Amino acid sequence: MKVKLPDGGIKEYSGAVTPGQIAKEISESLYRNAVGAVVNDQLWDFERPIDFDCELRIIKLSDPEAVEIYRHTMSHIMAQAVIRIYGTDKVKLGIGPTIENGFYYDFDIEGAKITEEDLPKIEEEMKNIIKEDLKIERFEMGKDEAIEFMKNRGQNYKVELIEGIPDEKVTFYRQGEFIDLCRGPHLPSTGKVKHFKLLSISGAYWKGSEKNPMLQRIYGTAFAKKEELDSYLKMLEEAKKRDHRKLGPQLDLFFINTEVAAGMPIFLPYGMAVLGELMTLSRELHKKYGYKEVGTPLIMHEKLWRQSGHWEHYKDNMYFTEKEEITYAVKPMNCPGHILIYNNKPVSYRELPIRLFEFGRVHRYERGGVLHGLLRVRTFTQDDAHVFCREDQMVDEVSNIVRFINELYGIFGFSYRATLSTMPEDHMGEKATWDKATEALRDALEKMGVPYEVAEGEGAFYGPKIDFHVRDILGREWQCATVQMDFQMPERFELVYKDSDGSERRPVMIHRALYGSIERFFGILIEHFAGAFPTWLAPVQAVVLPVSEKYVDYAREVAVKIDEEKIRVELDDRNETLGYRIRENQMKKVPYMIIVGEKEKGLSQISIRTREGKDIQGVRVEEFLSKLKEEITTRSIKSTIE
RNA sequence: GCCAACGUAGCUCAGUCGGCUAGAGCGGCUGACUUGUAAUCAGCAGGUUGAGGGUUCAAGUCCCUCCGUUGGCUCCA
Repeated sequence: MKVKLPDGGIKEYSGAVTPGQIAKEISESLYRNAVGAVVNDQLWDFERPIDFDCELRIIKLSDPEAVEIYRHTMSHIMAQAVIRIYGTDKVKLGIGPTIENGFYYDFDIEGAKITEEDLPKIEEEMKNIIKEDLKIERFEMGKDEAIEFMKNRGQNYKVELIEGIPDEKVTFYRQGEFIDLCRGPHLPSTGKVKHFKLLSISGAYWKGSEKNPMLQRIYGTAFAKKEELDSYLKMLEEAKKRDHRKLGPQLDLFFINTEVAAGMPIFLPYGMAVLGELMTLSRELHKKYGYKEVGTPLIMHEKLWRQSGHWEHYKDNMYFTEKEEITYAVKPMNCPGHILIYNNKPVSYRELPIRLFEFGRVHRYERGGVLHGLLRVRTFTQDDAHVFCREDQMVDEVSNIVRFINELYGIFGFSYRATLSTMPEDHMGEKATWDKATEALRDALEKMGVPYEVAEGEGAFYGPKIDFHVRDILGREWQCATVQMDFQMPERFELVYKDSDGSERRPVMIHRALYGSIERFFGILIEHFAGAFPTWLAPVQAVVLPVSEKYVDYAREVAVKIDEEKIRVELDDRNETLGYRIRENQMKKVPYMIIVGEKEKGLSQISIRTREGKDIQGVRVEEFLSKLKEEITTRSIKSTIE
């Protein structure tokens, strides 16, 4: 039996061997730092025997693959602690997987409910288990035996899980008195990773279905090094500080009146200034990329929505209004409106592609529990467009959109991740059509050199799509842009164009939004920039501060000059000390403070204090203005005045 | 909708075991000060303690219902 190592070396064994033994042969320190192995691309337990030819790589605690292993083990340690505290006959276990930044475990605890206050207690017990450094052992059991085993222990959820496993045998892991059904792999012992924190508690339906009982879920996270845990916790704290729901009202951008308009943010003048800039940018680029802006009604006759299929598929999320016994729907999407425009006149193949764009205000009913600041709302404005084109134009059109996205996101300094979602089980239309459209999306991505992942079966039922997830400065991802192919709408509305040979043909329809929702994008920007917007976006771009009352006239003069250049400027001549006003404007994150007093007035100059705290003295107003204008018109992310 | 926590002045928060007229800082208003790079000083106003019901001699505090928020679940054309 041959084992090939990453360095190309080959070790030969006559019988079964574990990664642990191999690691020990290589070096003692590797053995000590190892947590598992990758055997033929599969994660493998450190002490699980191998009895076949394979490629093997030892995973050290610091390797990326280790994360999954030790977090999974940590979830077992947590489950063990919970059982110790609440009693083995009281606790029924659900599932306990790793997730993006940590892990969770679901519990059904008889006669007790866990609250946040119980977390320290559970953490204590987890520390004990870690200290005990219990050996973690893997073993297999026949399915029937396993079911019997779990039945005896009253673990009905586990029984259900085992019944759902197709294999003949299932695997278990044991650490001390704790045994759990698990695919693994796990750490060799509970003492290997020490740095963890339990974060929160929530309810979670068994198997995610509302029909099933609700279990209690504990979320936690774990890291190999203390510094990593600390920096993750710090990131959470930083995210909390940047929370747009806090910064929004604080910076007078928007607020939400939950009594009369839950899920419907109210924008204040400063907030509208930012949204206005986002819209101006969007309009400029839409023009550049060949779109025509249109406007469609907020409410339209119910029959339109019956024809579009929304009535059937989306009614629960729609708002309605009625007058003179006619029911109107408040639009949840803009596509039917754009289709009316397409169908308004006969279309020739020469006119295609037709690209219709709208800042479409849509309303969608969302259940109360899901509303979240600007990110999950009941009304929002999409930078929505529909491209009607011939089949042979699909790749070019999608490429055009990708190019657009690159330019748009580049302005904010966002990188992104793209996912291509393919045909779901429940779909409409021919597989051949799906394949053609999916290929068009794929071709465009490849042509544009955009890396992407494929999400099999995740497409909308009416067509495949590409989603773009932007990554913000804290590394969090937000789904913004989406490009969706649609074969349903053209059918339902009998869209046609006259082809060169005189025949009538059906156009392809592409739905796409780039910001997604401008309000939501705004929310993301607030958090990304922590409220300190680049100058072009800042609600107030400069504020003029006279040192005292005596210089208010000069300050006003300066402010007028700035205002004449269409720069958003304010005069802060409140009867407060200079220090006080500086502090206030600093906290409002105004990019530039213009300070004028005796010195400046005499020389027709200004002093500038930047948001970063830099002090620049003796500048001519014109000089400042030309630099500031440059910074704004180029939409620079960084301050250029220093 | 479901699970859990929370809801006191515009904001951030205190309020003990149920016990006097519910407090503080910031903010606001008024006045003084006339200010040179992150908070000048003084005075004043501001509350149906989310709403409703209950227990009690007595409720911000305990119980119930509702509303809302937060973290999740669910949903998401």
